[in-house]
Amino acid sequence: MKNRQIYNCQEGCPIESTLQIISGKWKAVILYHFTKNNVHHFGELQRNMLDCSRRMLALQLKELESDGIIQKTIYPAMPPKTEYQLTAFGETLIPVINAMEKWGNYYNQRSLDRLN
Amino acid sequence: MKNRQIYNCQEGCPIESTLQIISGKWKAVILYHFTKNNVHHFGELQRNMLDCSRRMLALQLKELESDGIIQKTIYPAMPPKTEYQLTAFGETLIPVINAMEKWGNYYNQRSLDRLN
DNA sequence: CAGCATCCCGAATGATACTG
DNA sequence: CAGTATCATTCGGGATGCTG
Repeated sequence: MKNRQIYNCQEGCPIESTLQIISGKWKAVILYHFTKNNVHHFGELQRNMLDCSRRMLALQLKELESDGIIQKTIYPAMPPKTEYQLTAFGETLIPVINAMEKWGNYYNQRSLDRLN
Repeated sequence: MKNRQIYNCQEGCPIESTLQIISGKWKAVILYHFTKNNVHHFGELQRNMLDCSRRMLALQLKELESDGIIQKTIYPAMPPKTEYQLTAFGETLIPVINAMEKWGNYYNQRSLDRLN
């Protein structure tokens, strides 16, 4: 038996794999919205993420789509309408987002407490 | 400690808060090592993260330290020796890292399966 | 409305050398 | 060994305008 490391961050590091998918300035935030509602429209996401430019939102959605995390449905009409939703694969990410949400809430509360 | 990237979603968005602490190219990977072992040395972390430059490792450790996630102990000797470990606060992040690890392993396995 | 193309800047990171 | 200093470079992402 080889003396091999149980965990390594050289190749196949699970953290790096996860980061590969959900890093990017807005992806985790986008996915957070999907844990709250199954379906979203472009404009709606935009209104919920005012600091994310239209360009960035489009880019990040596109990458999430090409990674198989979300899928979009285009309704050919004028004006155009697009619906985004998590794929089954994308849903497997929910626990990660939930953990981030939970810790963020804890962190925010802790910060408030420290002001008093 | 200047020029840190700020992630803004909505006010008090928990995801934003979490990203503020663990985003950065290597922080989550560093924390991952801390979930496996309580104490780490600089050189040891470096050997486990060959793609992270010494400079980046030092930078990210410093930020994690100033955010209260890890603490370091310096043993004044020659050659110098420094130990890093999670603070109690830092330990609250473990579930987040664990969720990322779990998903990353799932993702890696899934990728392997798809090759066959 | 949703999204792409172009131009551009500055933060993030790398490379290299130096030090207690 | 465990960093820091300095310079160079990449690239994420902002601003704006155009289009189906």
